Amino acid sequence: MAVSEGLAIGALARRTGLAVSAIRYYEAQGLISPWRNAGGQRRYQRADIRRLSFVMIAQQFGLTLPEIREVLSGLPGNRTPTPHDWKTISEVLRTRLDQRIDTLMRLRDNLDGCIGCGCLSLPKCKLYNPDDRAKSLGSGPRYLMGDTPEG
Amino acid sequence: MAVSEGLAIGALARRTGLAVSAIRYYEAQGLISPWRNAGGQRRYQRADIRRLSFVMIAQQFGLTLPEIREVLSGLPGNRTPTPHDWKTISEVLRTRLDQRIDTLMRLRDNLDGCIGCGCLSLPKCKLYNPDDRAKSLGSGPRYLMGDTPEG
DNA sequence: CCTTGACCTAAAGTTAGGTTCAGAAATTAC
DNA sequence: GTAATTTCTGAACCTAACTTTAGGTCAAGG
Repeated sequence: MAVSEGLAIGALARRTGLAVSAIRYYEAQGLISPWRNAGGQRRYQRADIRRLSFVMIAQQFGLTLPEIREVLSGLPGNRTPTPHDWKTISEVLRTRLDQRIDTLMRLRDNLDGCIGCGCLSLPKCKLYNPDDRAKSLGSGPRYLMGDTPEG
Repeated sequence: MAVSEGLAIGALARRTGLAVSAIRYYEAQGLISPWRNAGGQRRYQRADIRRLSFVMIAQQFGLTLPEIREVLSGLPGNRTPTPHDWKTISEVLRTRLDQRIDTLMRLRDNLDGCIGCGCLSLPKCKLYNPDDRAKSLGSGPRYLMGDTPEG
């Protein structure tokens, strides 16, 4: 019952609501680094609960695990993160979120324009190749709603 | 050179910017239904250019292919969709988009609250289990930032 | 000591949304 | 009438983010 024996993976799973398998997966992705006890089992700090919670929140904001790892690298490695540390890296999320909201609102404006004119045609309608997740549609130009650029 | 021989899949691909493989995949998912010519090749109507464009726009709005199929089922099956038809189903997208923007803005407000108080702890901080994409985090309650419900 | 439950690793399976490949048949171009 | 393109099908492969499985090991209770 020595102090700071750390949390076992099952305890961490219960505290965060994550699956044990997910926590091991995050370790493989470099998001969390437990130490091992004499028997080879993973042991976690209490601060890791917060770390995983941050991972979950960041995922809701649409960050990928590599991106989250990048953001987390802003935390101090040599000591337990303070509230101020968390505040600092949360601001990265805030920026991301602002951008996403902005993009979606522009998308909405464009859709409104298209509904308004009833044409749904391009290039008048700006719903083509928005810069949001253009990559998610593959690369190269896209000509939407039936009109090629030349008409 | 008879009229209405329809578009070959390659032509449709060039008009939409989609890959031929993607168009065939969408057919397998029930998003588009070409007919076949004497030789067994797919032939498309010009209206299908618009249909696929709608698919691409809807994807940017975060709809899954099954959801898009559902929305497209609102189009008339027996005739070429009119601008009014497109306007009608576009309003479904508008609603979806409004919801997403709303969710993200609430998420931002919550994050602001957490940054403001510097605590990042729950249940004070509302960044837990937001209704946005809860399913994307798996099922069941999640207790974030280090606090179990009972304290 | 012995059992039960938690934990270990590595590999394979899962879902979404596609892409790539192989080999054959249809179309188009010259 | 060839040659070059396109298209066809079905199956395998791809990424992200995990889960599941198989076969064993560790830890805690009685």
